[in-house]
Amino acid sequence: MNLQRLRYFVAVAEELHFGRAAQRLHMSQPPLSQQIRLLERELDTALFDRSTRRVSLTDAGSFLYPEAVRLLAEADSVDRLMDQRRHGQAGTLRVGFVDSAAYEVMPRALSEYRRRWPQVDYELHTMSSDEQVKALRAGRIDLGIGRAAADPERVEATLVMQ
Amino acid sequence: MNLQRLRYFVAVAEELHFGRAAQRLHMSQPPLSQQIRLLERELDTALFDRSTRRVSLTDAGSFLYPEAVRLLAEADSVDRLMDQRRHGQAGTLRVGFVDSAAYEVMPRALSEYRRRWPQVDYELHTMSSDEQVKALRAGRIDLGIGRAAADPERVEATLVMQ
DNA sequence: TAAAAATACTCCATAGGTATTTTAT
DNA sequence: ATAAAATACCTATGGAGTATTTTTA
Repeated sequence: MNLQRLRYFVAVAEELHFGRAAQRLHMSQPPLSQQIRLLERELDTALFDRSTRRVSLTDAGSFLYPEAVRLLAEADSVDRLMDQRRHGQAGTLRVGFVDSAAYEVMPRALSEYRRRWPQVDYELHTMSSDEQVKALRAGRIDLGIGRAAADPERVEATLVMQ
Repeated sequence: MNLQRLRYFVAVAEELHFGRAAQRLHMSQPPLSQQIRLLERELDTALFDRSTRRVSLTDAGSFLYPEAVRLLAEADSVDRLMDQRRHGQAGTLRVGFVDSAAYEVMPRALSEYRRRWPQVDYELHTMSSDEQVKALRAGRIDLGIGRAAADPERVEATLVMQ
């Protein structure tokens, strides 16, 4: 199975016209005909009934069409997810926070965060400010919300609330 | 996205060793390394941390792995379905059902079904009603038998038993 | 007879091979 | 010192192009 050929199949199934499908795929008609033939041979099944005047789906073609659309959509979704990850819009954010932040800071921050980055999951860990610094250093969390004065070495800090 | 490369990725992810993965894929090691590099470039993301002594998945690789396995399984399932069709089974009906239907509803339905459509094969999958709705939407099953009230969006429901 | 698919061929990109080098333990 | 990945280079398969022929409404 080959996603490229499946895309070709879907284009022809939707256009029911090799010339127009080829245009839509930005290629010429003969290689498209060939690829469809190869797909048919691979599956050992006719997918289209064709004359020079009329192209129509066979039963097998009608069966394959929604499956192909679905599979292609899922493949695209994998691509998209990887892309989002790469751009920091997906993944898991590990947060450490002190108990006292649980009542005001965290709820506000989390709802705003989810609004802006809906694809990102998060883990919440309660820990003291000192533990947060250690966990940050060790790479066990990505972000800490605590009371500690910033430790100057390799921990970046921002004032959130006073 | 290209299923071939994804298969290569899965092999390396499972072996964590380019040489063994290449063997398993019946190819030599250098082109496998190349294809993995090309996949990484295509996704613009490192999938493996590698030294000459140790290969391990990056976060992105760990994320991709189950997605890849799933996508490949679905592609294979499309192949299999087409193959079954071709062999004169008019098709396959994929049914999801809740365990509680196993005692009365399913046996009756199946024997009647087989009587009326002897050419059609079926696959049975036990799953909760919620999972059935998801699976229907995703096109992994054709029919669900559950207790759920019908989800109004794009799921058609009929009362079978009360 | 004309629109459209199939066929015939050419070309080039790329997947895969072998030989070798680099690297880290 | 050695196992294993990377690199360099080569080959050949096959995907895509153009030109042409065949087919049928």
